[in-house]
Amino acid sequence: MQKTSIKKRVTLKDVANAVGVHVSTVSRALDPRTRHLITPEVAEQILKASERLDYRQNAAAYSLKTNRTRTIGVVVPDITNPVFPPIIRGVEDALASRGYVAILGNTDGDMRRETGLVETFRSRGVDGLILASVEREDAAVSKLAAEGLPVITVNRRVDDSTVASVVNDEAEGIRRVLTHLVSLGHRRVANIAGPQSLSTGAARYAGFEKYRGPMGLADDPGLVVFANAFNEAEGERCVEELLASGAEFTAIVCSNDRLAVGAIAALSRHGRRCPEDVSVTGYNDMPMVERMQPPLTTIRIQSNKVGFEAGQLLVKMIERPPGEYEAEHIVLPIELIVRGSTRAIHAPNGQDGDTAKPRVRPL
Amino acid sequence: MQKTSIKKRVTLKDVANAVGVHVSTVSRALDPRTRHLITPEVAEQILKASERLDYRQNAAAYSLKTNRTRTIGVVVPDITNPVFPPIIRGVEDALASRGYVAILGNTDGDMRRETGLVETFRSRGVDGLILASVEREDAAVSKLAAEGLPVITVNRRVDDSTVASVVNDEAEGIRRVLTHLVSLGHRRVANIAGPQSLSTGAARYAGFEKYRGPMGLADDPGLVVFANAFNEAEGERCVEELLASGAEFTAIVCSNDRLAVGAIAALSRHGRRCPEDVSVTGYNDMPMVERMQPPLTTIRIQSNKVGFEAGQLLVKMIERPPGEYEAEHIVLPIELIVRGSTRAIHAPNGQDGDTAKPRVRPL
DNA sequence: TGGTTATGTGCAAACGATTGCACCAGCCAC
DNA sequence: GTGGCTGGTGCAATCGTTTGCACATAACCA
Repeated sequence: MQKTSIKKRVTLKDVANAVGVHVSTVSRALDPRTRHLITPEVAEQILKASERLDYRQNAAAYSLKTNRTRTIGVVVPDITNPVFPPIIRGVEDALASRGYVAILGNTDGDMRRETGLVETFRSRGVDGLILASVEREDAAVSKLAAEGLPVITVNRRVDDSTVASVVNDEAEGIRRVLTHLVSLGHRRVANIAGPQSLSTGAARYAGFEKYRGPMGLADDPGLVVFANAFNEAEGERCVEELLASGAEFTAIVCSNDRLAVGAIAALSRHGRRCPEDVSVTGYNDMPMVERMQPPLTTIRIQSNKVGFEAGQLLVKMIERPPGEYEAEHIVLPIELIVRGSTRAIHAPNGQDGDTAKPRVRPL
Repeated sequence: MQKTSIKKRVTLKDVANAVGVHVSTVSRALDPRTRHLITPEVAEQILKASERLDYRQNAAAYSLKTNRTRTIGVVVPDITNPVFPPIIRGVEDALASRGYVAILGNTDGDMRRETGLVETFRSRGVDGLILASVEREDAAVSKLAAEGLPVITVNRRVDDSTVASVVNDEAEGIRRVLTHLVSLGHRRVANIAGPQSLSTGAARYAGFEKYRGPMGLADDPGLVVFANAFNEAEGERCVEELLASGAEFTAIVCSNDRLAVGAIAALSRHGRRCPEDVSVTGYNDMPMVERMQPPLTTIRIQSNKVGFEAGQLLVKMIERPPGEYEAEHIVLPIELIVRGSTRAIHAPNGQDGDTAKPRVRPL
């Protein structure tokens, strides 16, 4: 009825028959951790035979018996957002080398979808979870971790420190940006802060508030405006708001690149050119921002490495006995990338030029 | 030893005990396709109880028994390439609504890694495969399909038409681009063609060759140069080659956006401005190209839909009896997006201006 | 009323692996 | 020479489902 080539899959039993031993012996010979129980010659025969017959373990049977799937769930807000693919790629690279695979889900920032996805993943018996979608307050996540399921948040973290995380050094990123702007002579620096329900938004804003005083920047509250989401439209809206308020500024620190992109667009619509009139900085160094006009000065995060570390750490958590309850928190260093969207302030009222060697790069 | 809250997972047996029936009855009541075998009242009790106890099917046991995993493998060259995330997203949206999930793998264009990934996926018993990484010649893929494993190629296709595919209307895309350029007065149009080992590269190049004569374009072979990969560096290299050859052209049709980005950079390095001196077109309309300077005129493909259709079609193939061997091929329409990188030719030798209403948009 | 036919449920055998335990050699030591 | 080890292998239970089959009970019709 079908093509004759319906090759049934080779099982342990087939290998056992071929060699003339019991399946349990084959099972032990094939697992490096139990191979020492078997006479070396027999083990070798088994290896050879399983190779020859092209045996591959039935993942379902393995899972059913051991309750482990070598599968982990990865939840992101939206894979279409350029920030996430490199992270996911890092995760997968880390997992692949250990024999794990990832299944992926998108939440679109909807917390109900997040819980739904986590449900689905648990039903499929994932060995662990990597969450890039969490908000700071997320009781559900804490509960998962408390129940003993290995969980890591990546890029973001929850306020509960019992949940392991791999993130970037946000405060340091903002510090570098501010140092850079100060060195260019800027003193009135505005901030388009990200959503404060997300740890990235909150940490970057906290960094801004922490450092701007000590660095000699104006700490006018009117210089800060909060975006409701990390996207271009909110960047534009925030600039409108800033301009409407009449605040004076020569630079804007944006909580991420997409806000910066929107900000520059809105500025130019209002006749304020970047970087001539206003310097703008981003955060993340996502793809293509170096090709924009002007190329964006930003903070480069090690997206790939963030994912890779998370993958590695998760596997470590999965494979060690569940005794050790200390949640690890990894913070990766960032890098300031200076491009065309920041420039030395043109002496405004004659009050400076002193501070900085203006590192302006030609177009 | 552990927290007391190690809640064992609820099984069919638990539900059966709670209701006072046999597990097989529960199994049947829970599956909509067999529910009619059960007395409605009993079925309802079972539904209620399974709800109350929060029963979730053990995916491993289900797979072991039925040999179906409700998992499909998705293979892409590199998720970090902005072309692929929307496609993947589309696939996942289609799958999620049917209870399937995707596991993902990256090949980095390496065919050996592709076969390795396919091996891994098969060992995990995927119900089907979606391949975005195929080259035109790929015997392995044909063999998979022939063996009865549902396989679809997406965005690209293999030359063997027995393998189902979902792609874009490449020839039409190129035709639109050429029509647009002709309407702007261009007659000497160069082509940076993509890798001819990929169906996209080949189909777009074929479109160029097919239409340029009939449209009255110069069909000088020196106007075509082949990129070895779809990336910015190759775009730059190809422009160098074009310039070095002394070819004359007023526009360049690039086989994809990344080639176009590289091309524009290389042109500007040689003092040729886009669009003033040379018009440039891309293909794909990937994220951010509208924010570039100049914003890129390009062909918009329905990435998300391509993925969605592929996901739907694959599930259809999986769930229908394996009798029907007709491989479907879906071709989706594209759209021309006119932006700033194309402009009417400035009357070169006084020989025209006749043809076109030059639809130049202000910066 | 008796024999057939539906109809609903239970039984038990798979699916393919892992793993505690039992067994049986052979070896050493007393 | 006997008792105790030890190292290698087989036995069989088990994980949680699905599903062909057997078996009741009820329903039907002549």
